[in-house]
Amino acid sequence: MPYSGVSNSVIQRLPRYYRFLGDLKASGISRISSKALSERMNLTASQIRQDLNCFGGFGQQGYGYNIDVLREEIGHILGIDAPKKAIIVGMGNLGKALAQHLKFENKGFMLIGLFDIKESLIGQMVRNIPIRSTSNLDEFCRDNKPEVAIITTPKEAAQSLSDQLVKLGVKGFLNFSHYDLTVNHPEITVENIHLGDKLLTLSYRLKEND
Amino acid sequence: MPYSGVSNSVIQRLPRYYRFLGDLKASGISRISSKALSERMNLTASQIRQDLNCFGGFGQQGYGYNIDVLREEIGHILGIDAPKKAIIVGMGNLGKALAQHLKFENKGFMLIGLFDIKESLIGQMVRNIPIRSTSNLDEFCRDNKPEVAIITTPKEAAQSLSDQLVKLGVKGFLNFSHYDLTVNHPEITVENIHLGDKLLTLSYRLKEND
DNA sequence: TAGATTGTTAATCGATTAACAATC
DNA sequence: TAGATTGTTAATCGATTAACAATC
Repeated sequence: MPYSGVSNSVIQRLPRYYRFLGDLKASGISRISSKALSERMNLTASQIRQDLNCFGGFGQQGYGYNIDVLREEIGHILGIDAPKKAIIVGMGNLGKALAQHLKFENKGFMLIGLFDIKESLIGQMVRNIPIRSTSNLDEFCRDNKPEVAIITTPKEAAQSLSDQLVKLGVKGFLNFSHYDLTVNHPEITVENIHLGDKLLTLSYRLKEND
Repeated sequence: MPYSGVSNSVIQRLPRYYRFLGDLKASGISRISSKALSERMNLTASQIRQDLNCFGGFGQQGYGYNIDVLREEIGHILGIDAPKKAIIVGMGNLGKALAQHLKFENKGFMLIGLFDIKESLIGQMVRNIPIRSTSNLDEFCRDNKPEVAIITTPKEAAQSLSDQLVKLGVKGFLNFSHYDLTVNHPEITVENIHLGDKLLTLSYRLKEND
């Protein structure tokens, strides 16, 4: 664990830095100051410098930051250069959308398997990967050892599924189901995404800004 | 704006309270103390009481909180009882997944329109709503006045689309595209959802917990 | 060199936690 | 009444911002 003790708030900002630096790189700019970046990102320059200095001094006085270098460094901090094998369980529309549109390769993951329980989906190809039956999950995991599972099943399926996957050695979950994965497996890494919650905050904010 | 000055952190916890209270209600329990709720939710009892008291005293000393009442109150705070008309623009797999699985009615929204630019999708029915051509967006919005748009298009489309929708009176966005909507419209309410960022934080945490 | 901008320490601000009197 | 638990104030903790010496 190389950078222990870095606060949650900082870590959650890292992917955003990485994204903005990617855009800057794409637009052909090669250097930027914390001030200029802060204006683009709607942060304070101070915060950016503080955040980055949790991991090292990537800038140069009087010059700013080299965009390529900084982006690479943040990518490395995030673990993008250490590809992890991932599977998606639940290949309804959400699973398909994720398989097709998330750029796994650019984010430190290799998508190696897709699973669903529904007969009509099994055998379908998505991104050149066949959808397999969840009944083959045990065998597949023993053979291929995925470290990460993305759960897009209904709540009821998610519980037993996550227990099963943890037993099979899965270490991290991206959880779209309503089931609270952390309950039974405190030692496992989980990112929960509750899309419904976002609708509710939007509803609140609309009232607030009326 | 009835509860101005409530902090961001509190607001972002409200949907989660609402969810847990819904589960408790479904399991037939009728009252709960901040202590008991805190254990279920992995928070401190103190924080729960502080959070709720931003909006009013919904509990009773010596008794705790009535689950039905508290849930209703939070629902009201979130604006669930004031339905807002919403459309989805971009009916690829992600748009379809959201249309089919987000419980709009339970979250203060009415889904009234679906749009895509792709000929092959137009006319398809999802949840009894036809997918319309984005070329009909102007007319549809003038006739139906949606207040909220969910954007699931590629980045390139999102920019002009959001300008167009703001002109047509849309007040809030749920934005899944990589385009940063707030840039051009600071007065508009936006919830950004960057699914890719979640993969990156998961990647970081996996390394951290190895 | 002079100007710019970092890295870093100190000051401020806000959010969380603890404590306890009020009261059901 | 006695026990439980809230609402709320005070204390603590952490995160953000400001300031500035170091230095490219």
